[in-house]
Amino acid sequence: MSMVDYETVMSAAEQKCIQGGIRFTKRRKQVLSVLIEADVALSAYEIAERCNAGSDSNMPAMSVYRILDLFQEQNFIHKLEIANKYVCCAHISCSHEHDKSQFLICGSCRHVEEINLCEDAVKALQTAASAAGFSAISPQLEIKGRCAQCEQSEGKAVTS
Amino acid sequence: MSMVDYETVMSAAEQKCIQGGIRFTKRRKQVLSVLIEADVALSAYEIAERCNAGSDSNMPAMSVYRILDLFQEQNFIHKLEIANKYVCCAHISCSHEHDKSQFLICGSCRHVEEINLCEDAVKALQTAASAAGFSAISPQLEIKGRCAQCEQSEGKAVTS
DNA sequence: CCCTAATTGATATATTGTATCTATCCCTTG
DNA sequence: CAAGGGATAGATACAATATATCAATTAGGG
Repeated sequence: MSMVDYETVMSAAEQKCIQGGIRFTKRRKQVLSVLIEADVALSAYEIAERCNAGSDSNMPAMSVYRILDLFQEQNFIHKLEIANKYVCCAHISCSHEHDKSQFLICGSCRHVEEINLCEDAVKALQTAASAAGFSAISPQLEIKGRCAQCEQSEGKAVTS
Repeated sequence: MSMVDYETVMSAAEQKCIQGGIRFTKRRKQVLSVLIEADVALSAYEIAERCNAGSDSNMPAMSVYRILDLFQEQNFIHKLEIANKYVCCAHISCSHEHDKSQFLICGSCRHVEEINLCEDAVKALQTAASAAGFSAISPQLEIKGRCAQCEQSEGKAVTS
């Protein structure tokens, strides 16, 4: 995301790869660069396109998927499953455990906003979840709504 | 869902179609039947398969998609976007505005549980959302976690 | 330097979903 | 009751997202 320093994030990612015993290869750098510089969530194929834009690089979409999987394991990125798109984690360069991440996703235009829920709300979610036998609820929450712009331009209700 | 009475739901759906000026055709009845009788969330193609199981019916997947769209507009069903699957709304036959629906989805096995969040938690979500310019937040919330069974069998952390 | 494991390349295919055009059904109106 | 017309369904093509698999290559550690 554009509000974080590119170099800081890249070198933090590199350090975490080294600590985790994996390589921070050229391909992986390309993918992470694209996600850091993007100001919107991107699909895997969009990431591949951006990797290849105006260069001799030929990043196959299949490699992007592999790298995205790895980055999710490393908590470098989040997958927004409602939108089938990926965003850079805002806390790659934090050493502490990172905050809960909540994403608002517009059901009409797929615009994404990251918000911070109060602890109480998150706890209420987790309590309800564990009552239903679910544990290890993901700190990431995706909430489908309708952004101000779409709400204004259409006035239709969210259907699902 | 199997906890509701089949006939009650079907006739309620029929009434709502009539009131809404749309037809409750054979195809639509087939799709709704399958969803009422299913005890799990189904993909569009799984619905088509079940419509066609052991019969002369030939439900094309494309028709299923059309009917699912219609049913979502009518609030007969919910789409679980995290799982790309569909479930029957538990409140088709209610005349009152139906409750908020929250679905827990296991990130490993895709098992789905429906829960009820307390009002306060839902309000907190909506407050945070409107602060970010989002209105008309969907009453449906999808929460990815890890069901007890998967948690026990693997012990791995949820990654995203 | 070579062996091995990690990484990437390449290809095929599965899954989910949309677009479009035609045909059919069934309600309304005359 | 017959015709007109909108709603519904059929049929086909294709786009978008994702997984599987096996071979080739690269890069570190002994």
